[in-house]
Amino acid sequence: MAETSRPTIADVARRAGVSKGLVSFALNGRPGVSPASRERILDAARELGWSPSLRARSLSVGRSFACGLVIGRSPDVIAADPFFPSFIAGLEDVLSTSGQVLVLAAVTPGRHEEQTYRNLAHDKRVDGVILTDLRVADARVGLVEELGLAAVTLGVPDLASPFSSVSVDDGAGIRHAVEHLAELGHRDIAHVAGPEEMLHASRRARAFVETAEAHGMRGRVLTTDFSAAEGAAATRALLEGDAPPTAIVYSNDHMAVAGLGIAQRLGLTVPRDLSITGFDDTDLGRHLHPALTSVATDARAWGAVAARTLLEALAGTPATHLDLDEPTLVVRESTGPAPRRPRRSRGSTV
Amino acid sequence: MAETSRPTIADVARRAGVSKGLVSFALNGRPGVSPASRERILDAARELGWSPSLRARSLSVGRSFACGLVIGRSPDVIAADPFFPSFIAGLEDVLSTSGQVLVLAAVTPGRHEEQTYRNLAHDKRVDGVILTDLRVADARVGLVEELGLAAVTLGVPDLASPFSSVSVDDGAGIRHAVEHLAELGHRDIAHVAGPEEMLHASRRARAFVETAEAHGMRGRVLTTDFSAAEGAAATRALLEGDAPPTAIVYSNDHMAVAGLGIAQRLGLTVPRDLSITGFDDTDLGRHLHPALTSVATDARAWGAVAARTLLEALAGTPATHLDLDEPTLVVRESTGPAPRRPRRSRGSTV
DNA sequence: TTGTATGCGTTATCAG
DNA sequence: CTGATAACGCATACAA
Repeated sequence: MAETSRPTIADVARRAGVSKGLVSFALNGRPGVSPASRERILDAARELGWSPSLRARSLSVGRSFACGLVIGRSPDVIAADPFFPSFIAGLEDVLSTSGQVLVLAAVTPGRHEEQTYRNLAHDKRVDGVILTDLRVADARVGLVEELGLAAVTLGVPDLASPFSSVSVDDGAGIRHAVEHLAELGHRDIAHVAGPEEMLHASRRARAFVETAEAHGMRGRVLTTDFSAAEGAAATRALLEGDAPPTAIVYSNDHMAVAGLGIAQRLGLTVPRDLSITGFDDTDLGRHLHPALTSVATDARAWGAVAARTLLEALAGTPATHLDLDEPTLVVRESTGPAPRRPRRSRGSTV
Repeated sequence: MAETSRPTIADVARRAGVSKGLVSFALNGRPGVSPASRERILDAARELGWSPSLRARSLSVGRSFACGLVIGRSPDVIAADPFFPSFIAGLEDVLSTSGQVLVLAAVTPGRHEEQTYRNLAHDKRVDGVILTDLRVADARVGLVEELGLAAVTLGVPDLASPFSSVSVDDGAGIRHAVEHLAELGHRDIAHVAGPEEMLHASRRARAFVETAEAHGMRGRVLTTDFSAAEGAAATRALLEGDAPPTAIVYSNDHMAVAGLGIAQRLGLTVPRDLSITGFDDTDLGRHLHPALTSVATDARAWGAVAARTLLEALAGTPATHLDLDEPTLVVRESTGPAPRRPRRSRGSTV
């Protein structure tokens, strides 16, 4: 019963009476092996229960059969974001059925990030990477190219990129939210946005401004770092200012929940006094009181497509671009008709 | 500028005028190399900018320099749980400074899980694994041992284990919560628990029952799957039943938030009519209205210690057990004095 | 103290 | 067309 070491191609070769090289050719189904030899080799391999050593394979073909995901956010922000778990599940759906493995690196943003990519490339720990949270003039695109890694980007970078990309039109999601509010009679709305240097955050903000404008609504934008704390602060600034908006469109659910908390704290009733929409359609949102109206994207599908695209790139397919289904707006209880007359501001204290 | 292939020990050997074997000895600081040769070899390596090929090293020493984390929960439940991002950040804190890498596998619970461990071991993709979410009579302990992987468990398994473990006394966290409620005058409280087969969930439930009993309180326990949906359902059952409790202790923040939603939906004011405590101290909790009283654990520290312990196990240190700091109770606004007289039940509808 | 041979699977090169 | 050989990159047991 002792765990004897695995059979190698040398064992198979000996048993079949041929050389190691020929065994490799036969096992990989390559031409140049006589039918008789091939059968003998395959039989020998089966009898010995041979399977290739991934490490030896990895050494000789120069691939690691692994893909990398470097998440450059603070743990707090990741923890609040339902995107990554679902996205990673989608990646796994594809990678695990392709004999690939996911190498995950969580880094605090900044210098560490570049070093992480360099280390992954230097040690050839991954064959390719998935680039998420694209930033304005994102240095990672050039870096990864220079390092000789394959890659796929989530969304199209704002500078030339040699990599395939997979996009979700989150602008459309915001558009749906704003149009929903327009139909409810809102004329003065605000957007609590993510960091301007994040491409998807600024895309959402732009869609907000454009759609509000198209419907003749006033549309203010406040920028945050995507955290609940800054989402709460932005909400407070909005609601305590003169002429507060009658609806707020948040760039993620996390801030929307914090904003809801602030509104309630200020004595407002949602959606009677203020309408609120989130983004992500967190599981939690539907259990709040009021349940959160939110933009839903299919992060898991996104992950699966991203993984598939990366594997194709590794197989030599030229760079392409894919668009996934548009996000949908899930209307629940946090949005309602615009209040008839503007609330008096500064009407309540904490 | 062409990316010329990296120097190998053969290059170093040639330059130093010695054999490959001796180079390896010198570079690894092993005895049996004359000072003169050693210096010549080190100089040559420095001049050539040599660094070892991880893959070749991996092949020859039979290690992968990677650790694995297999998460066996549905993406929804992971997404809601702030534990993993923080825990993973803690793992990275240690692994990244040790030249190790984290291989992450997200599997839907069930058969897939075992196969994932088998694959990781068969391909020797990881040297060791971190076992989280320990279950009653957890088959993974024996499986991982049989597969010849090193491991560290989060908490002590309920059956013999050859592995080191790192524990946080979450029972103490629940105790703090219950004692807090006792001081506030509550006499009839409930616990919305996680699955009985999960060791930490049942540990929390046991601590709840014991502490309630010790303080002469009535203490009911309802079991869920840790999801917001079941947390909400349990809360509804509690509040709509006869003689509802005056406080509910939840086994995670996610269910606590959902429970808060239900309470508000039923017309209750928290904490006037009902006190609520969570577990995890999610960032979101402090931004709710009312802000959530919750048990805080240091998941990041837990991850760091778990990684360090696993690395020690890989280095041959015999199995040990470590206890981390007790969780603390962060008192916010969702807990208050017990209502004077019991509310009338069935007093409101949705 | 130092050199040599072996192990892994793949593949370029060479021999029949 | 079929098949053998050697090299790859490192560590290490063994020989000298």
